[in-house]
Amino acid sequence: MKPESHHSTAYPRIYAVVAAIPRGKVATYGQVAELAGLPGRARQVGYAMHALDADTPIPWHRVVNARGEISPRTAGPEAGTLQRQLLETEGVRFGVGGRIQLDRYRWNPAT
DNA sequence: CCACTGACGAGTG
DNA sequence: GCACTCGCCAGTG
Repeated sequence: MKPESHHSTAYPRIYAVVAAIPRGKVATYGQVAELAGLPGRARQVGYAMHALDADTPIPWHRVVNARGEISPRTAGPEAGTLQRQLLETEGVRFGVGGRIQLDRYRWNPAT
């Protein structure tokens, strides 16, 4: 074993959870964090998403914020527009205000 | 080491 | 429901 591995490698765990979100469903950053064994660290999930390559197989677009919205990027609206497009292609409907009804589309891993 | 930032979120008013 | 504060912590300068 490597005794020096204390500086977290949480990204793989986060990506594993995101990869498990079914098509047409969404999960919140906080939900992903909790499922990855990192309760209260929703922010790190966002950080992990930001670190993904453009051609990643990870379905990053299925992760939205706790209000059911696509989180605004500092970099610009481009990624957000793509995210919404990808979700709509999977059948996820957006209401006025760019809101998704979480009670309807949220992924429930228990089922 | 310190200050600041940021794909977040619960709590408060 | 909105605006704000505070906690969270990796990355950057």
